[in-house]
Amino acid sequence: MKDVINDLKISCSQCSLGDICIPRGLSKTEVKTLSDVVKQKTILYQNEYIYRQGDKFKGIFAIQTGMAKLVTIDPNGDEHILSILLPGELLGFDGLGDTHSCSAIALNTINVCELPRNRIEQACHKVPNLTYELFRHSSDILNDTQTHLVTAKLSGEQKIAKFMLDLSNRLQARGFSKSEFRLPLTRNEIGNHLGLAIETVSRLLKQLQQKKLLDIQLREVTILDYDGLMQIAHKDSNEEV
Amino acid sequence: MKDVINDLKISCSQCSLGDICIPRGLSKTEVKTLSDVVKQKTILYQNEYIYRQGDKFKGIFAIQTGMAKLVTIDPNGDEHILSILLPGELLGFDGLGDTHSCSAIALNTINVCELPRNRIEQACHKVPNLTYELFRHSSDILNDTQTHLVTAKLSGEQKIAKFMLDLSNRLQARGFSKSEFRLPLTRNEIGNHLGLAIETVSRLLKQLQQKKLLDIQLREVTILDYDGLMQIAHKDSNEEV
DNA sequence: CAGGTTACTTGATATAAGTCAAACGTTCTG
DNA sequence: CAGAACGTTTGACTTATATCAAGTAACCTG
Repeated sequence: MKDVINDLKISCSQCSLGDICIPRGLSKTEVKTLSDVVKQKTILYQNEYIYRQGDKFKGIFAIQTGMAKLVTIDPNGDEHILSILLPGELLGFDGLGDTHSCSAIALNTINVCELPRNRIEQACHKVPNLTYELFRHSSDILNDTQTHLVTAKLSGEQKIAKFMLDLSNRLQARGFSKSEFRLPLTRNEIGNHLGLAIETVSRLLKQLQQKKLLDIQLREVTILDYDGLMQIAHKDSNEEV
Repeated sequence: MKDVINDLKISCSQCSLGDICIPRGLSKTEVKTLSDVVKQKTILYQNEYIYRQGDKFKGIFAIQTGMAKLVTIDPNGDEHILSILLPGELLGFDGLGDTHSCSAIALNTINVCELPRNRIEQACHKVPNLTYELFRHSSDILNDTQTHLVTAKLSGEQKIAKFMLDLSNRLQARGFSKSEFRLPLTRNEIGNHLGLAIETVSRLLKQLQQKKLLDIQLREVTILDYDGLMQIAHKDSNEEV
């Protein structure tokens, strides 16, 4: 029997995530060359690991479908969700030093593409612009992490508002609805990611709902008022409401 | 008159920061080649900019002497100190995407070395391992930023204890005293960096002083009890004291 | 579909840290 | 060296968020 998964494989050239994922910034011929090197579409189910904290650097991965989270365990043994990854987003840069400093875990059923460690040099040689593009992606991820650091100083309400707007924007950029989506995280995970207690997350979501800025039924979110959410996300703590 | 500054220039080969800075991981001959490409020792005084948020990517810099801070201004116009840079540490990776997402500012008189944007490709070509080493540095910086993210969830006392231990360790790795040093930041800047009010910083420092874990007179710090500080930094909020 | 498990909500209470206000010490400058 | 400017400390008070506790709703799984 032929491998069904294999039949479904989509090369980088055919993939709809071209302007977000690794192919970003590369010419059509370059992407074709890249396709031969990239290992396509490993399927993983919820809670399965793409790589684990402490693993030797495995390579650079790209989410093709589904979502994942980056998680690190601190010296106390406490887990921290560092980021949420959507289709087209790259991961693995945390391992370039030598070993992965965090784990990447599927939040639902996902397909991942892989540029394995031992083929990166070859790939960069064949596609000279790839080196530069990988640096750019790495820089983008650093900047996102720095933005999250800034978010960590905001009030709970601002954190939640920013989180929802950020998800909405990123989903839209990938062709999904920006106003209706299913949260990939439990309240507990949202709280962990944003540095809030689970009860606080619950209360703040209710509050935003009462203000008619969004609607949330368990995991199903509907954004109702972008401007309202942005006002909250950006309001200076000194300003009047 | 000959340029006095120029006379003082130290090439990468002679520099004591070889195992921390760009030369890390390169052979002696590679470092020699690198020396010809790296622009050495621009002197900058307190509050002067190495680069500015919004600047087109300038290049990768290394602090040779002195200290600097990475600062970003958020959409509200509020400043956030993202990191403190010590001798041998690299900066500029935030700009690889295209423009610098934060500013780098001298905290005192510093000497910086520069691998200018337009020479990076040439340098990586001449020294093939350099590309890999730059990726490693970039990954290290990402990991440090993620660690800071985790720190952002700790209590004020833990933040201060970690901050002091971190500085102490990094200073020691660079040949400075690990127990006595001059803080490069005001209380205000410490508070900004750690997400605490200036008054809280003042009170917490006093508290650590009363517990005989450290001594601080204005900017002059003496670490008195490493184990004590580490216990605070790592204690689980559930544990008994 | 019954019983258990997990996820979420809600209320009451405690507390760490922020804010406001004032005073004090240090450093700089003319 | 007097005065200003800046940085730091201290105290009183407020508040956002954590914690504790209990109950409800959703979702497995046999």
